[in-house]
Amino acid sequence: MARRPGRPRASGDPDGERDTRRDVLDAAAALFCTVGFTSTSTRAVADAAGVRQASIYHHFAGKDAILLELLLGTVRPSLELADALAAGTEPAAARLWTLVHADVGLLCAGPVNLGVLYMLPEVAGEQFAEFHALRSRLRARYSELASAADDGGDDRGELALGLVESVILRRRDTPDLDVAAVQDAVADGVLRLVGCTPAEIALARAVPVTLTV
Amino acid sequence: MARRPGRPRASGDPDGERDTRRDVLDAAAALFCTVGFTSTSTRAVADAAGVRQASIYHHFAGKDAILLELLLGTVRPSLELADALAAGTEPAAARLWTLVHADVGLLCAGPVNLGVLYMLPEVAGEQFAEFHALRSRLRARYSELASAADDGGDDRGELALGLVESVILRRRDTPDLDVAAVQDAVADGVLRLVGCTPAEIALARAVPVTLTV
DNA sequence: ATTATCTATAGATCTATAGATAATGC
DNA sequence: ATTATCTATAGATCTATAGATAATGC
Repeated sequence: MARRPGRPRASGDPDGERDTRRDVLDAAAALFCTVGFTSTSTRAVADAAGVRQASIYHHFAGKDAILLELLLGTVRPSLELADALAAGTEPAAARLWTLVHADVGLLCAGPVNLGVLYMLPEVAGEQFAEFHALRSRLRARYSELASAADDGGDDRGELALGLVESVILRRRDTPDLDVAAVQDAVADGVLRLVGCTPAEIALARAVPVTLTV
Repeated sequence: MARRPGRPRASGDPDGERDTRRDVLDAAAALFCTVGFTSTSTRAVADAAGVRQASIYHHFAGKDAILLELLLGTVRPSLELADALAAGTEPAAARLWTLVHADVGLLCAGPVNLGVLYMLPEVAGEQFAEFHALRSRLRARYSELASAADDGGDDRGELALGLVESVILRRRDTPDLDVAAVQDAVADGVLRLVGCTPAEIALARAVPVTLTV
């Protein structure tokens, strides 16, 4: 059915149905996260995606463009959720619990531990400014919710986001985490961290938070 | 005074007093942490150290050997402290507070954010097994102290170590942290995280912990 | 004509080794 | 003789571009 225009791939894809752009992104995600960015050659990405090395450049301006797209794809869903929750009317502790639970879920979702992309030293470069801007906004949302939920003076939002992101290294060391258990453990942990009592935590978990997305 | 044997460096070091091995380690530390491991060429390390590229190989078997030495140098002090504290007789909460306070201090110490070395994807390789073994023992110490200090059932040691190490990313994003404030904030935060009440935390901070190293 | 792929390659690396050179020390 | 450095380079990459080729679509 419906082959698309263009020369067919040399290997595989007999029906011309694969989305090359998607194949390249998936292959790059897996390699960048495990091997690293500079250590992964465009040749290695192409081999894993089932295309020739040069074909990558028809879809992406360069290696950097692939990484940027992957980075934006991971931070955007978190930020959208955080924005939606920041506008909510439920108690702050309940909204923070929901955000943490969902973010841990996102970090553990998918076959690839995409969160490790945040930690690549190469990401510090100017090319990835757009990603850093979004992450900054996410950090601000955490601080907002954390200070609304706690009573301590210092900025516990930084601690909260730090605890959430510690899941990234944990998943790397222990690939077969019990995701649901970690979600609960980290969400409860963040509430303890920002100063909630056990009773307040139980209450926060009991409040249904509706997302107006 | 006391020039040592061997051909002198082409550039600088007019008295032959510099420790080339140390210079290479320092230069590599700064570059590996900011630019990354694979992105840093041995040439770049040599330039920063003030020697020729090939001279590195007189002191190190290869690039990997430099990174391994840096990794071991950062995890050893933490582990020694954790071992000493695990053998202590003070209340577990007080010992955990002391460990966290000191580890955050170590992560913030020095001109280079050496903690980011843990996060380099290249470190996953077999070559660095010795480092991973030490880190495993450190993790076990955290779990020990955390479960002795808290009452919760799940392993809060993982959360505790995660919070401590979140300082690494925080230092990267905010280089000019108020170290003493962060040490207190994270140490208190870890105790809240493992389930201590504010009164218990105040008590833990008041107990003098002596290190029998 | 347009699109998507391919083959081939230029030019710029990068790691590690070979072997020369310039010190000290016996 | 030993040590520490140097110069020079082999051999293996790696990124991105140029231009050919094989599809579809008008």
